[in-house]
Amino acid sequence: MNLKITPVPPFDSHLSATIFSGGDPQIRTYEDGKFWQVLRAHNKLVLITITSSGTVDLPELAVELTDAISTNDKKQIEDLVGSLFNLTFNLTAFYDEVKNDTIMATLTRQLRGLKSPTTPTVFEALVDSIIEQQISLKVALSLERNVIKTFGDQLTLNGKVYYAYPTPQKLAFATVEQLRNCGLSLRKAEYIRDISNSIVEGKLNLDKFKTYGNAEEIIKELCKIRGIGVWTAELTMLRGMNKLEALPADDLGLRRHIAHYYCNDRKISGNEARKIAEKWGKWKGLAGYYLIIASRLGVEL
DNA sequence: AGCCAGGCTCTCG
DNA sequence: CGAGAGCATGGC
Repeated sequence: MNLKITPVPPFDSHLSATIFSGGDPQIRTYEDGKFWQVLRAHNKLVLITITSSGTVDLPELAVELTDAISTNDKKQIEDLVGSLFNLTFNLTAFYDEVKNDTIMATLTRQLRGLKSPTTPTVFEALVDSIIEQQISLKVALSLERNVIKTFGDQLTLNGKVYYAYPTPQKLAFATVEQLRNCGLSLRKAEYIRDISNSIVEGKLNLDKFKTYGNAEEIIKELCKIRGIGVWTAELTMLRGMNKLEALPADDLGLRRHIAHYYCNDRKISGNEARKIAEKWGKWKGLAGYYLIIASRLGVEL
């Protein structure tokens, strides 16, 4: 079964998917122009493979589903793919906003059509962000893989096994012991299990946060949850709710990237980072993402 | 070897 | 209150 999706231009599918290259082929990756991942449509698991069949200014995506699904599920898959790559967002508004910052303007010209990804669920962004607290990204990614392969539902196709991201139900019933075996600290194991429990018990509804008006309110509310500080809340918002205004200015990596493009690699404080980010208006988070990708690709001014 | 890495909580004083 | 220890693991 196949779907065609028309993203709002400009959209560079290759640039937008590069963040996923080098990923685990059993979970989610991008290679040779193909992106794939298991998605959950009303509790049915479907492997989707996305390829580009258009251009930056006339973009079109071909989505291949490994399974026939109902029209109802089809709609959900379309929505998920749309949010995965932020397809309905119009980048020109962002480019307009940063045009007075010559450095960011140059980067946006070089990375024109780059859209930031969103996780299929807020829960996924939250759990990943907790795992990534304090430790290096390399370590964090390996721990995330362990969690996904230990607790995620499997989908077997042509003898190959793929993993969906674990549901709150799966993680709520995980023992701290099992989570620690994935390499998590005792604390992080408790945070993740407790949050999953609250969701299963109906005490916590993460989707509700998306409806809040401004970033500050979302951050304030998320910070009430044990294990969530400002950094984790901001990251969750950026990656899981498609709210792109916040910038995790205290983030070490982001500060490095800002320092590289704005301060000749001189180490800068969170406040210095915040000051520079003021020029990015209501899309500070998206601008931060442009810096991350620019660094990865070795883009220079 | 030992310290640091995309933080946060808890415990002291 | 504020400062500081403790945490998991991989890389340098």
